[in-house]
Amino acid sequence: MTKAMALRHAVLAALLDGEYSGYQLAKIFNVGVANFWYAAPQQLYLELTKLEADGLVAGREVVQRGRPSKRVFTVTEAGLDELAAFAATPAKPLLLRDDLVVKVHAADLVEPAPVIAQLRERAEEAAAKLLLFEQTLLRLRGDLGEEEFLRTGERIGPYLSCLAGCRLEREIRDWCRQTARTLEERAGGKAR
Amino acid sequence: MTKAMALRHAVLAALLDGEYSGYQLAKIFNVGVANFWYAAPQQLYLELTKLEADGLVAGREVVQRGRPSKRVFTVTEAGLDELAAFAATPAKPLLLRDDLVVKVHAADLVEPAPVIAQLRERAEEAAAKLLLFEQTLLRLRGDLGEEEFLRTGERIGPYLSCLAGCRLEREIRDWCRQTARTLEERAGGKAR
DNA sequence: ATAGGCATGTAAGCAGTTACATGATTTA
DNA sequence: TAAATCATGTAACTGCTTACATGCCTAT
Repeated sequence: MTKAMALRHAVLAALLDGEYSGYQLAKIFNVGVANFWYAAPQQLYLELTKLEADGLVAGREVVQRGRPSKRVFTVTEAGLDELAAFAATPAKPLLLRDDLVVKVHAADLVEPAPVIAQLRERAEEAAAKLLLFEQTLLRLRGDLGEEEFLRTGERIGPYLSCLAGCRLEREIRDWCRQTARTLEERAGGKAR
Repeated sequence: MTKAMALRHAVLAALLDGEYSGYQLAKIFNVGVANFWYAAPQQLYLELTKLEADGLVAGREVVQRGRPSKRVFTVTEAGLDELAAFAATPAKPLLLRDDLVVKVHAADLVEPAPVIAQLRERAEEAAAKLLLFEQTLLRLRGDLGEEEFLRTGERIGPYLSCLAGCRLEREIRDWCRQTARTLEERAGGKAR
């Protein structure tokens, strides 16, 4: 019945980890949900409204003191069914789009300095994310070692997806650094 | 002046490597242009038309024997300027969206078998891409060793972006395999 | 013959981005 | 008192996807 609705399933999956408001989800999705999805806040509010209308999530008002009230959401039975159906559906190829690599691809024929600066910046961001993800891993597995946790832990889904995020960020960090160095050396050699 | 126009720059960058037709570009972009961008064929034809109208690429009819004629495109001076301006513009964060990781994130709460199958499949695809990319690297650097090529080679942009593709595919392959194994062992332990 | 690769598009629809809009509370 | 964080949306636009459409040539 439901065809693409790309975001839905990502939101449902994120809500498996706990009750979140649109605002909280926005922060999670801005970091990249352990790097498998990105979404702007506006889209999340919209999607949550739709998901609630379809009965896949249930909203609950939380009154806070000192802060505006918020609505937090939980996955319903129907939502779980939707996720199960989605998981059984053939996966489409991962979507990756990166400005920065396009720039590097053209790096020979344009001024390299700004590209190098962007590579450095991206490397720092990746390093920061990696740290964050590694802390998340520690938090998730508690006292257990990784192997043991993966064998015996109760909920390992988030751990596994976070592992993917770690791998990705580590590679981005290293590639950016290596590439920046390479371009810098060539620029230095030519300029002087 | 030109704001996002996401695809444009990716197409321009790809055309730096040589003259290509829409059809040829479609194949390149289906693999992922060394994995930094993906685009459907239809979009490419559209984008090429626009790029030509804007004078950023120049089309040339190529009559072939035994095959339909095709139009191949080259980046113009104006196109290079556009790319240069683009490279100097701050990069937006990379966009990554993957169904499969979403499914893994929810893997505890749904039937794991189809997810495991998809992981295996994806691992094979990644392994195939990795091979392809490694061959591309060899082709690009010719007789030279990597380090020497990166220091002295004439055009290293495509090499650097291909390195990014290699890193990515290698990690995807390994993560998929590891994750499939983990889920399988748990499923096996429970089922029997 | 027919399946598959080469070759190029149009049209409809939806997903996602950008810009606009509001308002309370805490911290600097 | 200004900036940052919390909190939630609407509206317009456009980029991208999906489906539809056509036709030639080669290899099996």
